[in-house]
Amino acid sequence: MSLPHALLTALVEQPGSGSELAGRFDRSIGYFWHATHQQIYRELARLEEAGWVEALPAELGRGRKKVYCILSAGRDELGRWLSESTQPQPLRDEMMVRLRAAAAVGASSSLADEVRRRLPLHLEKLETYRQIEARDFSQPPSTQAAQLQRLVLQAGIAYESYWVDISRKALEILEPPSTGE
Amino acid sequence: MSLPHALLTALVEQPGSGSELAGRFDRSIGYFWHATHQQIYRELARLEEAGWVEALPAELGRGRKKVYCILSAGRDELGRWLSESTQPQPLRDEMMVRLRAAAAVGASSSLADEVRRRLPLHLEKLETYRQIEARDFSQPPSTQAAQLQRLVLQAGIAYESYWVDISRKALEILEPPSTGE
DNA sequence: ACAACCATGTAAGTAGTTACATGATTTA
DNA sequence: TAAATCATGTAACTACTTACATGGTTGT
Repeated sequence: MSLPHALLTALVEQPGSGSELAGRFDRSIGYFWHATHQQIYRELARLEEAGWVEALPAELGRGRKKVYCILSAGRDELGRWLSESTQPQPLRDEMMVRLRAAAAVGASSSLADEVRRRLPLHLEKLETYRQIEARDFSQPPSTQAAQLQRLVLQAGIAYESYWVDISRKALEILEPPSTGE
Repeated sequence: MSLPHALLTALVEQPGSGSELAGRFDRSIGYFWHATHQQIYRELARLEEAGWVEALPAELGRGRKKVYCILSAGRDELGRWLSESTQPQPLRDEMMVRLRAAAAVGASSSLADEVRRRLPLHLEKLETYRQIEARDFSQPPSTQAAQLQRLVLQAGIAYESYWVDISRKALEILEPPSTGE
């Protein structure tokens, strides 16, 4: 479970409120670890209780922004977590199960429709990542931090390219030689 | 959530008991949708209650094998599910969060250790998939079902290759120019 | 002042994990 | 006949999702 540490990382980069963090999760960190705003608020409360972050005492009351800052204990925790050992997460993807199911019971034309519908979504995300890379890394990065950030972005690019490739191959199988339906 | 349909797919291919299915999940379907035996037993009970599978009335009593067979309602359900529309699952990987965290707080040498430790695991799995492909698809598959099975296997190969590549690039950043720790 | 929206949060339910329990079968 | 193992299951917990609620702010 990486949500607390994803939030700590985001707060190291920049303090922020729950809604600001939710926005960042839709744009950058969330490309690699998605979270809803409910998860984020709950987790921020836990992080505060653990003494890893603190809420700046801005305006009070419900419905007012609460900006969180990372504390040194939070940085320490992030460092500790970085040194933990974990297993590679096994691939878990519904589309793979669907393709195997189609192999078992026969492909329906609607599965081809579904793959065709999803292909442009992957192409769009790929384009987004490529634009970010062109914008932020037009020069080869020199610091280790920038190199790591670029690596993560390149991993996103490779991941979407992977899906574009699989989708196209799936369509070749599901579509053209009038074998569908 | 794909577990019930992963199980239905497995039972279309071949009837089996909970423990046999758990074994298959460790070998084939589970490469793409992992499940523990507890999940499998619970889900099989649900599938039976839904009328999608039935337990063959073999030996009774606790501790005896209970072989499940798919029913026609189960096949229908699988077909219905194949035509459902779903969103692409966003990438969610802990290592990506770690790499970003390392960019934010500075890389520790133990993160390089961790990447180095995981690289051979990906290489092994890659080798396993390639052996399965060489064994099962020495001839180009002719049926659509076999083509789909091969596609899924190739997706597994591409996925592990992706991780091998990321791991090596991460090590180049984390390791050599004496920037670690 | 009323509507629309924003930020925070609660509640309930589902999926998945980890630890443990029980009966049957096999093996020493 | 005792120990080890196998097959099935229960219990408790954590993570995540979906739907909804509440108070504050902003625009008309």
